[in-house]
Amino acid sequence: MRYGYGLPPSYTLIIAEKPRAAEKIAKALDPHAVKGRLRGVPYWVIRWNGRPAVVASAAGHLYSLYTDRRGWPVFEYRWVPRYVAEPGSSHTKRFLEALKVLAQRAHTTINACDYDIEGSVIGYLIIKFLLPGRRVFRAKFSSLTRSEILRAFRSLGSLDHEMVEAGLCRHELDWMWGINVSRAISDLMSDALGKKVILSAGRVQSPTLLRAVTRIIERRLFVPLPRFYPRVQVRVGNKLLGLEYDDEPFTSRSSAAEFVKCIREEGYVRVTEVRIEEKRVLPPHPFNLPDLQKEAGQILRFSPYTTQKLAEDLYLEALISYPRTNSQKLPPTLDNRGVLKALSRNPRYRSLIASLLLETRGILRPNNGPSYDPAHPAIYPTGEGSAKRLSKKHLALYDLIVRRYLATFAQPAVLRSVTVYVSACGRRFRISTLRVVREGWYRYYPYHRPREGEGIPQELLKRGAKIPVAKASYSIRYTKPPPPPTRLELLRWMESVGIGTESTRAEIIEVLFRRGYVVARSGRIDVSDLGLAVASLLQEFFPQLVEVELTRRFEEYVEAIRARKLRCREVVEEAKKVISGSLERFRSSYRKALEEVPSFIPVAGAGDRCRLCGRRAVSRSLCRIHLEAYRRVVEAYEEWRRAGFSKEEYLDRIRRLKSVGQYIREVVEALGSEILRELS
DNA sequence: GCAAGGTC
Ligand SMILES: [Zn+2]
Repeated sequence: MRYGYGLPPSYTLIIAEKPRAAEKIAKALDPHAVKGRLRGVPYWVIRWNGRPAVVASAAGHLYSLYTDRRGWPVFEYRWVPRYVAEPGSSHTKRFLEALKVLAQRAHTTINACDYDIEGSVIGYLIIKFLLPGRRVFRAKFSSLTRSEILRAFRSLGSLDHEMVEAGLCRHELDWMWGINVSRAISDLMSDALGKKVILSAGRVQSPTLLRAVTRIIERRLFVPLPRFYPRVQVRVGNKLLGLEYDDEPFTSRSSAAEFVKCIREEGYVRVTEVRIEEKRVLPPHPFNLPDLQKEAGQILRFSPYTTQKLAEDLYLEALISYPRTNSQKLPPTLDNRGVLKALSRNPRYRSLIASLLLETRGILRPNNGPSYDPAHPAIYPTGEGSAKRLSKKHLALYDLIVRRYLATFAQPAVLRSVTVYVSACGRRFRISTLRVVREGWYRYYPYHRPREGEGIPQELLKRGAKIPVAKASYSIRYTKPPPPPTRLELLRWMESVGIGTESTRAEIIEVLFRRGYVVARSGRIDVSDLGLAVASLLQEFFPQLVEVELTRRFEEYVEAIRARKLRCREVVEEAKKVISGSLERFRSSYRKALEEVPSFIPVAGAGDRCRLCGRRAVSRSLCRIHLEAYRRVVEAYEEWRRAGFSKEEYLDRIRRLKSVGQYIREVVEALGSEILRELS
């Protein structure tokens, strides 16, 4: 084997971000591409413009920032192969070794990683370490279709230095913040707890933790308030019909009773408005990952992380397109007819697809959404691969993706809603119903189909009509705390405030679990004492890191570096100053911070203890949080008193209501008589 | 060991 591995004596090396992309590039540039393997890693030998070339692949980041220094502050770091920094990632070693071999005879190299900031960094680091001194180009494509690849390779650019510098800088900033603050709080908690703990903090995970903590504290300190809702039934013919109250609730028993009395005396309600509306509901947008995670969460009860893992499997089986995308747009060049034809080989979809082709007369226009991704289109089924050997969960997710894809081409659904508003003693009630007039896309993707209601009697459909009252009363309901966070809710929050990426959000939520900051019981997230302590520490000593704004600043830096208005070195120097300053302040308040810990976590020998939980007491032998609960129980009574409750009745209800916050319940159960005295 | 970002 003269050239070894069947490689040409010299060639251009084209580097893709992942094997799937390498394959597409190779086949677009040369339909006769020949596949080879090195260390199990695929590559393709092609002829391109009459010359030999090899298309090889990374597997995402193959290098990582690393330091061998211990302790903090630490600002010395360098790029090393990822398998050095993270011994768990042995596959990166195989990819790197394959690239090392393929690099030897390359005279020229093309960074053909995804055309986004990370792709620029991934390719740059490989070229820097394995291909020094070669001629370098950057391929810039916005999708991996044949025509777009050909276009990009006809107009290769020079290496995008600005983009690379911006990307490297983002990595450094995250590293400096994350590693330093993680080490600082790990040391502190280890000292406080008397055992070694490894904790973490970062630009994305810490605001997410704070979000969960804030919600949980709100729930634990929640005192429900009484609200009174009128209940009215009217008589139409010989039928009784309940009205839905559509106005502000009453805040006292007496005002509600007075209102009921008024209605009874009046004896009728009057129809004030009849609203008949026909609404077109447009078909859904093609899936991006956040939408897929949301729908799979609500329809299939999958966690965002599960959905992502299953989608990655489907992608690797070639059943669906690349899933880690934010785009809601199908590629304009996608042969949808071909995909449908391939999909209808599956008996499960045959009749649906036949009806779709009929109703669209074969004109397949997707309802593309506004969300955009620089490197990948929306998720769609390829029609390739076999869905036969899939697990139940894989199959369920695949089915969701296929149906969503079909639905986006379908007709809008049409709903007809009738709402009758009636008024009684100056307050508004209503009765409404809904019918699906045209099924449209619900046929393909039925999960959003609304429940249809019963018809409304003719007598009510006349403005000014007087309808006799049959029954009137009121019921008491209590205000509700905000719902407990779920993984899906946290993910959607991260997306809405713009932190993390499609590839990282679900994983970062799992990090909060691994650190023991949060736990989940039947899907509902709860925060541990450790999570509360860490969130509070970060808020006090590293407030920038728990705020979403840090990401906005990073984005500004990245933009400025790309525009050459700033250089990475300046940004890093500035960040170093800020982080060093925070770390110094933390160091000088270390003893004070150490003393804060027992306010969150019961630890031995912490002096005066809370009588309810063993945390450090601040006053009246209560910890900070139980003292706050005590204050709120006392404060809330005023509203209950005005609603018509005695203080005994109040405490009794608080003991029994399920929505009462945990801290509130603990205080009332243990200190009922004390609170009763305070209320006098 | 700690981040966040890729992908297997
Ligand atoms: Zn306490």
